Amino acid sequence: MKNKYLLIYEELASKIQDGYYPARSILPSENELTEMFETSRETIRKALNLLAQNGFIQKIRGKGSIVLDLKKLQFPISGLVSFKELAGKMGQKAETDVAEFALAFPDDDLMRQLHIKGEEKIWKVCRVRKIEGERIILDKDFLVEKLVPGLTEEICRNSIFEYIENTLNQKISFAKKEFTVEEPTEEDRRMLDLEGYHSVVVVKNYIYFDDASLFQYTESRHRPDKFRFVDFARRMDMPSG
Amino acid sequence: MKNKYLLIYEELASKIQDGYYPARSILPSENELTEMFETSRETIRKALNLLAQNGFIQKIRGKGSIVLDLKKLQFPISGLVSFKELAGKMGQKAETDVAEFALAFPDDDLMRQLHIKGEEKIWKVCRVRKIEGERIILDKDFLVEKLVPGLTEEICRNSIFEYIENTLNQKISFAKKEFTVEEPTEEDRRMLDLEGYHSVVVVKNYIYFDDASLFQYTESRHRPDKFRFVDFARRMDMPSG
DNA sequence: TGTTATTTGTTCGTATGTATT
DNA sequence: CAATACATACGAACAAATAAC
Repeated sequence: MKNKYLLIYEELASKIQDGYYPARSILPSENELTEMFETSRETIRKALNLLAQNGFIQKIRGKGSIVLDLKKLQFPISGLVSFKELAGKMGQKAETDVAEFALAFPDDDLMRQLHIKGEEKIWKVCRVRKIEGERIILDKDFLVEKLVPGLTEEICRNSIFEYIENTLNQKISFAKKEFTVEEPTEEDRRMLDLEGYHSVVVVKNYIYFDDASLFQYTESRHRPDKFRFVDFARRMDMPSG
Repeated sequence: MKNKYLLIYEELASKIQDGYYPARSILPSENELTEMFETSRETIRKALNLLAQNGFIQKIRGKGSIVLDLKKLQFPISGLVSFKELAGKMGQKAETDVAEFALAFPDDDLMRQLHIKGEEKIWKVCRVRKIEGERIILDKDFLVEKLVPGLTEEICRNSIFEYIENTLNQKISFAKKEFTVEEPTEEDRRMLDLEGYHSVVVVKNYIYFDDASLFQYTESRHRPDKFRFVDFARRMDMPSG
């Protein structure tokens, strides 16, 4: 029994995705929803604002909440999603090979990236993501051992995120991502099926816990033809509560 | 006199950027801020949640709001920003050439992209963005004339966004962006200084007004070495007010 | 054109719960 | 245990935009 507004958000979101509330239609008013869910208007508004932030609806004052049409196509590398979560949504045929798994001291570059001292040991994980048999993505993860103890190769084959959230019971909170396009390195060429492509899309990911501690730096190197990123952006004002 | 929480957000945000509240320090408590700004706690919380959503702070229950360190580097192609706004922040040396400017009927593809009928006339604008003299970005804009009347070549040389927001007084609300990497077309090769690069980063942008009407479709084609995208993502739960 | 009802936006007050110090 | 600080929830009032008549 908690987070009533999140439950309402999820119910409305799934009703929108199921087409119960179709695109371009108008949701019941806040007062109607207040009665329907037997709660307060404030709680309904939190749920609606979440829907708006995530691109499900557009709220218009004096009019109502219009259901948007964006979520359909929008399959996400957007937001904070692990490869396993993604693979599930895309419909399988995805595999992961662990190419390297080691616990070591960081070099200078890594010390800068993770804001740590040289004594802190670091997990180095290198994984190759295969889609329909082709080696498409090279993931290089670096995790602070003190913050993520007990990692195993088996866990890496499955999902590091899942381990952190479910077993360590740590809350992953936010991430900064940076996208660039670079020349393939020798390692990229060796580890991926580049098929004549002469560039890779590099996603650098800095991942933080709930308490604002940086625990992971990931470099994800994608074959360019298989890379796609969808983003939903609102122009600074955000209905927020 | 309006939007008290936005004013507070802006004041706190600029104090964070100025270093008045340095990274890793803790903001005054919600109750303290309530007194400082002579307002209610709910209003302070809205401002703080905006700061959290935009990556300025991390709120930790029982502890306080920690100032984050992310905004420094994070110069934005992120969010909804026009080239002119960007160029200003990056420090000039940016120019725009208008290569094509026409009012015409849409072809089938465009009718699909903009969800319109064939009778609706469309502005077609093709612009080349130069940075330090090199032709780096090819912007192809398609705008619904009915929604954006009175466009001129001069406006395109300056900023279409500025015209829409300041002259037409329309509120641009949200956009869906899609990033891919493609082979350069013959047009890309002709219009840009590709310097031997064999790919372009394509950003497809669907831009909407406040009332959820789609008014613009933009395809922005970047030379890969000059492209960089920074994103700040929170993992689904969002303190939201 | 103008008035009224509806609907969302903002602010304030209060109360309870939970985690940290 | 107590004090502090954030999270959630409910209620109420008024403002502002829209729609309908």
